[in-house]
Amino acid sequence: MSENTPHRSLPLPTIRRYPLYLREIKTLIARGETHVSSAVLAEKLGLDPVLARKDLAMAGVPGKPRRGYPSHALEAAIVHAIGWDNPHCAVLLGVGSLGQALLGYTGFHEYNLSISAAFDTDATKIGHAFHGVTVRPLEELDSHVQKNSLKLGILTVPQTAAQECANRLISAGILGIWNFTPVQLTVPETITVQNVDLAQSLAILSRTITR
Amino acid sequence: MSENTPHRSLPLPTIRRYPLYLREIKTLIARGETHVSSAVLAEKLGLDPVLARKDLAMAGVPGKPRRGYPSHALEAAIVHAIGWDNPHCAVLLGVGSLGQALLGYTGFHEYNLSISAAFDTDATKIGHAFHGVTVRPLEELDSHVQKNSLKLGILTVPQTAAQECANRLISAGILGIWNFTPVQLTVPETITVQNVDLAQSLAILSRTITR
DNA sequence: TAGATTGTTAATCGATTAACAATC
DNA sequence: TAGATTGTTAATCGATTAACAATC
Repeated sequence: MSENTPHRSLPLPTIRRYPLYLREIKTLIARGETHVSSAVLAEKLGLDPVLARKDLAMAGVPGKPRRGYPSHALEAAIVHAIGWDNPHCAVLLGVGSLGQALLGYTGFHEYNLSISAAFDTDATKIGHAFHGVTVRPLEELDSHVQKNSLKLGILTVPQTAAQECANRLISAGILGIWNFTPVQLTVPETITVQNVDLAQSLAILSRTITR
Repeated sequence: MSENTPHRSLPLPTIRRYPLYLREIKTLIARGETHVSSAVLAEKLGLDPVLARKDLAMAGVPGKPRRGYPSHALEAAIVHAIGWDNPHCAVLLGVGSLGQALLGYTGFHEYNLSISAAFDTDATKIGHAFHGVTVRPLEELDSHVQKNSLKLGILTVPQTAAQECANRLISAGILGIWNFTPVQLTVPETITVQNVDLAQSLAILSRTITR
């Protein structure tokens, strides 16, 4: 098909690669490049050029033979495909060491993401601000999520509280959960969960360095 | 093949799932279960039972029909397959906010991993200890890695320093790099890199919550 | 024994890669 | 025009799923 509209459904591997393309495209734009070719991007990312071409084609911006893809339009299309063109707010549950680190992470604004509120059950933390975000009692989660129509929850609670907190996020109206706990969450089909599990990548590393 | 020996090469998806199985197996062992079935593990992890059976079979521990796999032997085999049965030391490069968070993370010992030293170029940090690990000047990296035969490097430096620091790790003798920077590293084939890139999982979440 | 569960072989599926046509 | 690059269709590959035999 030769339509210009981006596809409704994209392969998950493609979506996961989009942020990688995006960084390279931004670098090239900063250098003044008006067009970028799939070959150049593939080379920088260590991908097969055909794979890059397919990925880019799915963004819906037609490229021009001999010139490549218009860099600004391609950037915009990829940003749009991964929903980074309009700002998102997230709530964070669990202000332990990891939660605090995420609250202090300054890089999220690059993805148009900000953490609008943090919640915890620890009375000694409530009311205290970490990196400018005040910790609130978990009881206020529902009203905060609903009042601001928030759709994303970041889960950095202890393992024992993970499923219970996920349930609360879901019943509050959250659609996506960024799960930093090692707990396998049980959620309805309509909820998207992305697990960030260091053990999984470490397994690959420790296996290879031991042989 | 019906040999007992674990395979030399395992599919990467299988290796990535091993830590997940491991957690469930440990839980079941803690409950006193002497045997675990692939069906139970699959159910807990939301996987197809056949997939679990294949994954477990590759660990090399034969299961018994009607009973399942002997839990302790299976645990040991998986731990061995991912190299978690003997302790690893890693060096960490870049003691910024993320580096400090990782230094303070107490969960690595579960994977038999410890961070033996941290390096930075910032003179105000050198000599200072973070969570019990003293920051050393980058010049000492080589001798420390070689003296202790270290194989794993954790990269938490600023983007601009990432490739240069990776090069130093490699020339010091490191075999695996846990790359927490968003830089696409160029390394020899013999070096294993695992990228931890929050943008990639966020892309999936932000895409789904915007439609 | 009967039946649950493992183990194995074949089929399916999706993603990647290859081949080649289209086009600026 | 010639040729580099995109776009598309077909082939390959690897992982997952299905079907069924083996076994305690």
